[in-house]
Amino acid sequence: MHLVPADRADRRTIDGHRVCEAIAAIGDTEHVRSWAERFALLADPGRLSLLLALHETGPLAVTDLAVATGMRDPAVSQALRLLRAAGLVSGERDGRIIRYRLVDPAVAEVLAHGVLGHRD
Amino acid sequence: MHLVPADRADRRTIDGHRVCEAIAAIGDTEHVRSWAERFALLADPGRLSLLLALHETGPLAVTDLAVATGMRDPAVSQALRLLRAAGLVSGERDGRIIRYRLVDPAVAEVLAHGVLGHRD
DNA sequence: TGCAAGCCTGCACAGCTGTGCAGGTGTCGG
DNA sequence: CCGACACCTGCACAGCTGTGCAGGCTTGCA
Repeated sequence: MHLVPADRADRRTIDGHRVCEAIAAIGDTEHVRSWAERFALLADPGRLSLLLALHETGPLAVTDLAVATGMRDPAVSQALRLLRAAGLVSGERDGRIIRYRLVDPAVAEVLAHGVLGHRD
Repeated sequence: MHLVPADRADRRTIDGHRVCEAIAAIGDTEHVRSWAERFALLADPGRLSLLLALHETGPLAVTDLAVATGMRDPAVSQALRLLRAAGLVSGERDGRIIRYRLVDPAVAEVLAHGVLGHRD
């Protein structure tokens, strides 16, 4: 296994074998970057609360989300815009109400196995 | 179920029942905040690469991590300091080498079920 | 048609965060 | 004892991010 890119091939290593294993574990750079962006969206208490509520409760309107999380409705709206742009949530119009739901299965799994799975 | 805190009890709601469900789903504010901080640490491509390498490969030295991730060693050092302060990784001295490993089981599970579980 | 409710946008501000560089500390081998 | 190596720290900079406020738009109901 010679997975070390040419631009760092001249650097010293302590255990070259494990370095190659680590490079294989990290995998594609794009994949890592895409997950880092996902985690960045989960890194805000407000957005995380919104996602938890949507994941467990199902379709919810902006106003109800604002009351449930204690945020103001412009903040909820702004947060949902980011989450929708990233494809994590999706909104469905019902009259003058828009109900949002969580549509990203990978994030749902992270919420289930991570946040909800480790609360004592 | 009357889970709506007093300071927002006078706000309009569309479906009061679901609001209470959502509040129950969100759970303790401290818990959410602690997970948001965890996700913030995963939200940087460099730190995420380090954690993936440590999770799959096991104990690794700073220099090897720098080569594997393409980062410079001060950046790796700085990242590991944050991760260590948060209790995600732990370092063990072996002469002039310090090998780090992932010690937070919740984060390990997120990496396994999230990042590593969803790469095509 | 008029009014209120639900949702969205723009703007300006403070605060944090990642990054690079230069240089310092401790440890091992000759 | 000295140099090389592994690792760490401080500082200063640019860039992003969350927040609040004021106000606008669309929809539904009386």
